[in-house]
Amino acid sequence: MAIEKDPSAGPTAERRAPGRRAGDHGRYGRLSRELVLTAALGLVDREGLSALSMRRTGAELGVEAMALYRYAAGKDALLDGLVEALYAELEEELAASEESPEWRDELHRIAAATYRVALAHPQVAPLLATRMLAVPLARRPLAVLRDHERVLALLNRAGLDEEATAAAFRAVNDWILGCILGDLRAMVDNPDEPDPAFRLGLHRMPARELPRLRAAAPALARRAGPEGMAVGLDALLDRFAPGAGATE
Amino acid sequence: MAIEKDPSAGPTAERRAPGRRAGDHGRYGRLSRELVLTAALGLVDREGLSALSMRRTGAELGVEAMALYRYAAGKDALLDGLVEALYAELEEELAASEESPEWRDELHRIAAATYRVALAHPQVAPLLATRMLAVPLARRPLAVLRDHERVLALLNRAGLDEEATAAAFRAVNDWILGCILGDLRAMVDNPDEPDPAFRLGLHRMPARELPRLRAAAPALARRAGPEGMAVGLDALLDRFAPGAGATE
DNA sequence: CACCATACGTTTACGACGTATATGTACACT
DNA sequence: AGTGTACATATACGTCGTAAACGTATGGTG
Repeated sequence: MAIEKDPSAGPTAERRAPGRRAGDHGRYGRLSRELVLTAALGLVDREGLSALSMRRTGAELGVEAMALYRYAAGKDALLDGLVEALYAELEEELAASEESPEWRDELHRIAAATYRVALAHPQVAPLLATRMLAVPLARRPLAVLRDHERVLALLNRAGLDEEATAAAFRAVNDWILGCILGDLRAMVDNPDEPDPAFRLGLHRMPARELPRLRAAAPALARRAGPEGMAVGLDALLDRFAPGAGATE
Repeated sequence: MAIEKDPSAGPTAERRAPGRRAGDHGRYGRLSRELVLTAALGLVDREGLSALSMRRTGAELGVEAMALYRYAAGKDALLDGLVEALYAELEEELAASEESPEWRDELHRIAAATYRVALAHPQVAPLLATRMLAVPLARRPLAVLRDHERVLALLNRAGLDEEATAAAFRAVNDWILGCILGDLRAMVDNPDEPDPAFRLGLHRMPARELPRLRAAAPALARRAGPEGMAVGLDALLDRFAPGAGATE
């Protein structure tokens, strides 16, 4: 998972080899930040964000709640850890496919990978919106900052000046996040219900006062998908990074 | 018992105004859904989402926590109520400025108003992302559905077919939400700090491994603002609602 | 070997939380 | 005057985050 070390986790002595010994608690062996985050991520994936508590995460690892505080300064830090885990997964995802020499294609590749990772963890994805608001830029996990760095480098390669780079960066990030949240919205209610219209609880919509919405609802239940995101991304890039290999 | 409460109780001691009936609770008079939501909104605006609890909201109204359950089925419903309150404010905002006959201008007007309302309640705005994921379309507050209906009607007026309408609708919504969250992000840390770069905790950013980010950070601290949102909105509309009064 | 500092997990405790349930209380009717 | 109903309170339970104090195993040092 490639989790960074928690800087708040005291003076880190060299970690022991992964051998088991007496006093080990739980089937996972000795704790580590990565184990804690993995357990938390699994718990949230399975039971949702509201099921995440220090005690339950500890139980997941066969350990008391307080044991986790060595690896995450508190519950908020644990949530931030989930974001970190997602970005770690993004880096794996990016490493798995081939890098493109074209900055625009590369942006598309990053956007698509981000989208995939986020939708693979629908319960965690909302944290991408909320935790980012609670943590200032420079305190965000390194994986997040590296992602930002990557995107900035690409825009820079496109020949944008500082101001235009910032504007394009914002546009790209905002669009990706918006698309992710929007498509998650289309999955709410019962994800197992095959009929998308029913998934949205479409019955009981007052057709009289909301005719267009009633009519459009089945179409709205469809997700934009990576394709929709890509189309919009191109549209935004054409506007915010003009003259630099625009589509059409 | 309502009549003989402890008369020395702080905020409730002087709360009975002349002309009120005995049995009134709190300086706001009898409870109502609107009062509850207003109190909750005020509390969150002042102290943040984490300060919102049934007990504290009740205290705000001079009432026990359980009294709120008549007006909001539980804490989640209270959060949904905050979203509802925001959309109610949006409707006021829209009523305050003049409607445009041009569908595209009208979309801009709606987007700008949404942006204003959201940024006016930075602590509440994240709920626009999170609660929408917890509530299926048809169960969302009426004010939300009316907003959707308005936007759909405008796109319909632009002559889009059903599929294109849905795609454009998603794009518009996703973009607005993304812009709102992105600009809120630029306000985190210390909102009173006049220097935007410092607001982001820019000190302590490892300049070695993140050169572009370090250089771009001051620019990133600036918000896109309604202008940035408007530019992107036009770009998206040009792509998703082609041939219908495109800019340039 | 003996000794100890340190890293790591547990125990205990406290106050706040959401909310189910049962219990008043005041008002609108007859 | 009596009664049903709408409304708020009182009480209680289980869970939460986490501060503080406490063991205990480990690996480095004499």
